[in-house]
Amino acid sequence: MDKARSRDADQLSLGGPSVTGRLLWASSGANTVQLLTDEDRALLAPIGSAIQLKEGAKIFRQGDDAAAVFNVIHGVVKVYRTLPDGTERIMSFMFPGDLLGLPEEGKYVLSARAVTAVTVYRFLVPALESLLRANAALEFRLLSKVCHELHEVGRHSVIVARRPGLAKIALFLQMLESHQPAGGGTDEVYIPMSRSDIADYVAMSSEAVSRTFRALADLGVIGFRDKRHATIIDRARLETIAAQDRKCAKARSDQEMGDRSGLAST
Amino acid sequence: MDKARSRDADQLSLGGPSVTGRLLWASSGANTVQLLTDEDRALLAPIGSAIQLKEGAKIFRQGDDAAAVFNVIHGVVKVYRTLPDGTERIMSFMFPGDLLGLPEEGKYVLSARAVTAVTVYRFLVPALESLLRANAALEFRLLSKVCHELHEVGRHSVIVARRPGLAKIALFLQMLESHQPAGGGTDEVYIPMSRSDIADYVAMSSEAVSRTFRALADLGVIGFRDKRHATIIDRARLETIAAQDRKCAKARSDQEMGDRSGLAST
DNA sequence: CGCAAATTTGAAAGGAGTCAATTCGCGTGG
DNA sequence: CCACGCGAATTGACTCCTTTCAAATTTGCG
Repeated sequence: MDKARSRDADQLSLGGPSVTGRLLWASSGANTVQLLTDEDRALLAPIGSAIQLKEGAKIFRQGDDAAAVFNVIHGVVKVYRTLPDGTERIMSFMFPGDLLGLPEEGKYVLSARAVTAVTVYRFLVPALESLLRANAALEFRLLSKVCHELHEVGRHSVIVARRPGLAKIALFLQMLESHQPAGGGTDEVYIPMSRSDIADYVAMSSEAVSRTFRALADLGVIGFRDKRHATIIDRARLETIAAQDRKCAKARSDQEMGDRSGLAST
Repeated sequence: MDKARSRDADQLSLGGPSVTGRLLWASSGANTVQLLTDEDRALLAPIGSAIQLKEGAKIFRQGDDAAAVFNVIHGVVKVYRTLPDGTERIMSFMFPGDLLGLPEEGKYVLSARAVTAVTVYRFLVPALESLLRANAALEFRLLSKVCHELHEVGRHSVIVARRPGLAKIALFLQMLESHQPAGGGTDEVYIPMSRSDIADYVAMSSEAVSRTFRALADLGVIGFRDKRHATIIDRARLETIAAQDRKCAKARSDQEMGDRSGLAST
């Protein structure tokens, strides 16, 4: 809770739009940085409006006319595609500093819904477009953001492609941790979304998600304070697990087999 | 072969850079359109250089300093990530009109290699950057392209997430067909990449790819003129197969069970 | 013509999905 | 304040599909 509050402070103290990511051509050292300059924010703030949404609120739906683009300031949003099948596949979770609602031919490509209580900035398309056309430098920073998002989606598809459930969940936890805003104090990861949302994100059944969390806990790699708070106990092992795509890690895990016979290798 | 030649004509007749995709906010009707204006091409051509590459040639490698961005004019390129595991996961195939090599903090995020003989335009970063900073309208069209690519990657991750191999391959074929340039004359799809490339793209073993192609052929959905030329025989059925994520299609396929007992539902 | 790589086929085993039952968490109402 | 009840989450048992390993066949090229 304390951590959550300090995160809010980090983001809200900016008092306006916030877009984080990585620059295209300059190296910043940090994991992600604020891409907008103070001037950018001064230009964006007046053409956008801050909106508060309750958990579960729909933001837009795939196929709708795209009237606005959104910028997450606080909370977590899921962006998903509804399959002909009826099920939904979550393409990405959006955290503070992310941009969502980029359309194609004026229509939203995906649906979006608040996973937690959320604050977003909404930018109407016409205003945003004219701002971009007049300001190539700002537009370039947004281009950087979209490229970064493109690469993030690529990382997601690596998660989805992994066969072993352990590796999927391990990667998912690493992804979550990389979005934990508080300054690296703890090894605890807050999990804002439901098990079924996780399942739709990593492409497994929700039962398998449960089992896998349990398996990681039994292995002593992570621990659970409660269902939504996991602690990373053995970071090195988590990385090993995340790295294995097939069954290759046998050689490695054999060393540890002695004390943890149960679920690792069977 | 004739078709391949006419495609070349389509692209090369433009005599310069070509970026195809969908506009962000205007609807064009067509599947994809040329995003660059004649003026754009006139500006881009002098700062880029056309390069011919043989099949299998490396274009860049993940982690390298990103000196240039590339634009595919002719042929097919695979863009892939090498996993710690050593295996490679193909993130996307790039066709004429695509852009590749967008870096993050000055480094390439992925590796790229020519799948067929290829012609690409190479743009050095400094020149491209100054052109963009001076021309917001051109930059906006490139932004549209990157957004379109973002959405394409999303579609790919839907393929990867499908459990049944039949659905993966069906979606893959549809994707391939959507990139066949000749004007919809035939139902034949040219498959430019190897089976193992397909496997790395859809996240299955190459053996499973083989078996699945065979299964589709046995079902009478597709036919093979040779290993690289497939014909779509029953388009409706292909779509049905592509749509099924779990085992739901039972109801549908039961109707057809009579004549095609083998591999559909078992 | 012959070798090497790619592709296909076969048989066996493991993991994840499905279905079904149980427990847990939490808001509601008595 | 406690009991109830609904949904989410977990657990268990079983089946099926994909992977894996191994071998045969084809393809392409020197």
